[in-house]
Amino acid sequence: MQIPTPHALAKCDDCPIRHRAVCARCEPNELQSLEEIKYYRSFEAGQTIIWSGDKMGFVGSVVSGIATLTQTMEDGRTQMVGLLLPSDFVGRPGREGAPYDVVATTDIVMCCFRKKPFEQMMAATPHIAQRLLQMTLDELDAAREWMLVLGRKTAREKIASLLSIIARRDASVSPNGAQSPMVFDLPLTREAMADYLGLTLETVSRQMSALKKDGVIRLEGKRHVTVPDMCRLMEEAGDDSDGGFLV
Amino acid sequence: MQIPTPHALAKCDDCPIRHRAVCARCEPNELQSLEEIKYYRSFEAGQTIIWSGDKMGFVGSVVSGIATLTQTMEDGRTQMVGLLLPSDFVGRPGREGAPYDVVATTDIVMCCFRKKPFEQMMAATPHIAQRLLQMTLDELDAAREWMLVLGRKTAREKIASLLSIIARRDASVSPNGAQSPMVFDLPLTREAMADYLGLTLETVSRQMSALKKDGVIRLEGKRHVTVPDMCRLMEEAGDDSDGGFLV
DNA sequence: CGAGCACTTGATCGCTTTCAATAGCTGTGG
DNA sequence: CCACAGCTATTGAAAGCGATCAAGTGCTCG
Repeated sequence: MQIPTPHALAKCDDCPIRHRAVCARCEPNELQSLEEIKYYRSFEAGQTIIWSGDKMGFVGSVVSGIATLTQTMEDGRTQMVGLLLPSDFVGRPGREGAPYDVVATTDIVMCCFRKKPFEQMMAATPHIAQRLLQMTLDELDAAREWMLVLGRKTAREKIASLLSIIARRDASVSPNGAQSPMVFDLPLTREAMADYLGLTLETVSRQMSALKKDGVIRLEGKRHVTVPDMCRLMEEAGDDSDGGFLV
Repeated sequence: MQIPTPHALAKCDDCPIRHRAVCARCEPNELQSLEEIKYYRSFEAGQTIIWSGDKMGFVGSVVSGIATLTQTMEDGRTQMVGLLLPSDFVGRPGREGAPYDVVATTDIVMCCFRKKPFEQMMAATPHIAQRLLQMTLDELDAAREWMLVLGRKTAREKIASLLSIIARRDASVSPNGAQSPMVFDLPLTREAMADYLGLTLETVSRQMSALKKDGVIRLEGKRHVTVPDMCRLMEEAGDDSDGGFLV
């Protein structure tokens, strides 16, 4: 169920993730080489992009939309282990099988490369490998932050942590940056939030209601969130209150 | 409190982690360049190697011994986010501050490089960057596996998971590999295990006793563990029972 | 209007935590 | 040699938090 991709995306120069993706450091000539082997794929919300255990023939970047990385136990318990936003990289050069399910949460467009040619490009183009290393180190940091959330925080703190992560990301993307109050749409269902945080969807719902009742957040509909005071939210998350979210 | 380092270690060719560390893919001439800028540091069990937030002037590899990466919240809750074994890399090229505490769990010897020269080496030596990328991707996989443990497994499953991880690692290092029964020493206190798994030390102790009572493990002293049946342990960990631990 | 879905809310259960006491081990000093 | 402190680990009892089971709400879409 591929969605035809707008032709406008075909030019790397106009690409919205040009400066943040794996190609961020490429020189014009390197970019052109990439341009020759790239292709776009689209997936609808809910579609599984890659099945855990399958052989992965391609790697790529999220151009628009959101996807999740999840692990599932035999009895059905599932844990989200990655949240893929525009510019994030999917796939692992130098390894055959996919270790996780990759699922499109919203409609999504990806900029893909067949694995072999990409690996060759990587070997020939240090700028790509350098950028990929940097991105992977950032992901590792994020994963470790997440481990603290999963291992040691209460349900309320977990919710506050997730909200502050999403708010911070929106701030770093949106043109007007980090203002108070902050407003955004949750890209995840209650169930997906639960899988992110190692909770049940009922607990997520309850804690969202509690944060709303206590004035930490405001809700319009189920997904539209307003944070009147970011510092307050950070405190609820159990993070260092000083310094704030501009790190 | 530096421990003087045996001179025997000075030669990369004789180095016990030569083929697994960040230098694994280096050619002889590249290795020689590294040899010129490397130096050894030793730390005693319990010593903090790097404090979270400090500026990090060096990077390096664990040569022998064990260290942990931990994050601590203001109120003292702590979560281990990394377990550093021989050949593992410490430090982050291209970033100033250290995001975690690094603590020596046992006496430890590290092969260090001042950060600047190492970064220059990295830029000039693709083999190092390639290897570091591969190692970082492996760590990321491990962190994500760990996230499933933290988010979705019961206390009993968590303990079983940790034991199977340690057993597997020992098997991959020891000459006779994976035999049943498997025997090893726990490199961690009950408290460190608790910090690893997001539990309290009392729960760790209780579940260790329970696994012992049920015959999944045998204990001599507090730290010496025998696993009569690895498959049984894997089942208790909630992992895929088939395929086993030779992946 | 009714089916289906995402979400909310309530009541109860049970696992893990918390608080507390005890055991076992090691090293120190009388 | 024994007493004692200090540490790690074990075990018990009680409390609390999040899970589970269950009902109900609000919305969209046919």
